[in-house]
Amino acid sequence: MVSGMLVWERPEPPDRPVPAPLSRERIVRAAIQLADADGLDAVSLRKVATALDVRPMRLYGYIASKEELLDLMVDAAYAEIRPVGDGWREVLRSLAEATRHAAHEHEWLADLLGGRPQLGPHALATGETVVAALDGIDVDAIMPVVGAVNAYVIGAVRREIAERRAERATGMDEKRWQASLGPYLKRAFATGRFPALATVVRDAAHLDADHTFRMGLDFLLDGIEARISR
Amino acid sequence: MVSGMLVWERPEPPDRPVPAPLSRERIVRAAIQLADADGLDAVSLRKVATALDVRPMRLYGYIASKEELLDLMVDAAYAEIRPVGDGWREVLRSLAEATRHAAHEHEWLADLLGGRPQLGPHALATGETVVAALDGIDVDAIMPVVGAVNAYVIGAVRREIAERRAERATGMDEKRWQASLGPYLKRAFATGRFPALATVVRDAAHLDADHTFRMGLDFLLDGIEARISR
DNA sequence: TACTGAAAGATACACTGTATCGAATCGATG
DNA sequence: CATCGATTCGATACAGTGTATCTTTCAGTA
Repeated sequence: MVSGMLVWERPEPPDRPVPAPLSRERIVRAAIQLADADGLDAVSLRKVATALDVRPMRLYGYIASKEELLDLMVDAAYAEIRPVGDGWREVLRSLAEATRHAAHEHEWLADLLGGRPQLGPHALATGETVVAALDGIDVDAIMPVVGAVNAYVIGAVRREIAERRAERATGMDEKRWQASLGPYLKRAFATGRFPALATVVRDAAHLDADHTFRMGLDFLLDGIEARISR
Repeated sequence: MVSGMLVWERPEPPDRPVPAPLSRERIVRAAIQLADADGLDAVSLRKVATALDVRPMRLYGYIASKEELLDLMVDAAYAEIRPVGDGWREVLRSLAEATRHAAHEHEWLADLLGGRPQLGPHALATGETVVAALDGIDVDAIMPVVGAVNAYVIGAVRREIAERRAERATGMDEKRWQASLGPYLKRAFATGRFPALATVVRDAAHLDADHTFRMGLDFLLDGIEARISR
């Protein structure tokens, strides 16, 4: 018996999210939500299952391992990376900026990018768009060029996100960051073992993340342009 | 009583590695050994402790968390990254090659590079060497230039190691790799959704990893050279 | 209706990083 | 020298992980 009350007085059970038919898409969406909110460490099969009102082992009907789930997450992120523009240079720049933008919205992407070969449909579609925009170029140069831009973006985005996290970890604002890391570096430089580094850190203008990213990207695109039109 | 035998007949106990005084260096060396042998997932505080004939919690006298251990591992790897050469271009190229070389010897480095800011003494020393070699250059350009090269290296190395692992996972040799991934891509291309990609994969020369890395690096260094001497 | 196959899910296992707390050690003091 | 207090150390415990296994359930067929 459910309770002492008669049916008439007893409230209906709270309508749990009806165990909607599962799908990879729903699973991946739930995982991404968790990762967006609390980082990649917050993505566990148990938590994903709970979010979907399902028992953990159920997920193994849709994925073979957690790694596959991460692959699906990355491919879902690639769905948002849609390079546009006229000419190879604009498209490559757009690819870079769009990837960076995606990593800003999904910081966990920085942890995953480049970690495994990306062969999902959306990643392939992104590749297709980019390669199609380079059709004037020597066919043997296309993959190296795209690969180089991708490599730069992956590395740059990783470092940028890593720095952002470190700042956040020391207390959210730049003041505390300076107060926490500054002294350490001060002491390190005070040893006199890193004179050149100390000079640069002291004297050079400190570019913000946007400019730093674009500057490195310009180096690369300039170099590509020089080799391509030769 | 230890056993029924008299001392005289009883063999001495096998000389366990004497619980030598612990140190960060010993801990890190043990962790690196594990990671070199079986990958980063094989590095657990319990396994490291066991390798040192010590109980796990003992390690927390030397490190505050596993993350710190990973930081120490990366810094230890930086000790092997010693760029050399005459002139900024050679030194930057050397930095890139040395980093790549280190990641080849310690594949786990690819998982860690760029994941957190590197401020250990060896990483700073590497930075010092590089920055010192760029002293002719506009001080405001130095950090962006070094950062761009580092970003490229991190991304390129990650992708290279990821590919290497994927190949290994399908059965060690290139034949099986072609047999496993080839058909998948064949089918993907057969859908006609990636015509440009398919054309390039079919027609282009496939560079080996060394050439691919150097080609991308040359793009970048060329672009840097153009901006610097201006 | 009985039986068989497949699907679903609870349970279990081996392992993780690390908080906690009791025991042991050591220095200082009566 | 004895005793006490503080400090260090490490065994135990906890809450979590990915996933193998095995039991249960149920649909479809004979």
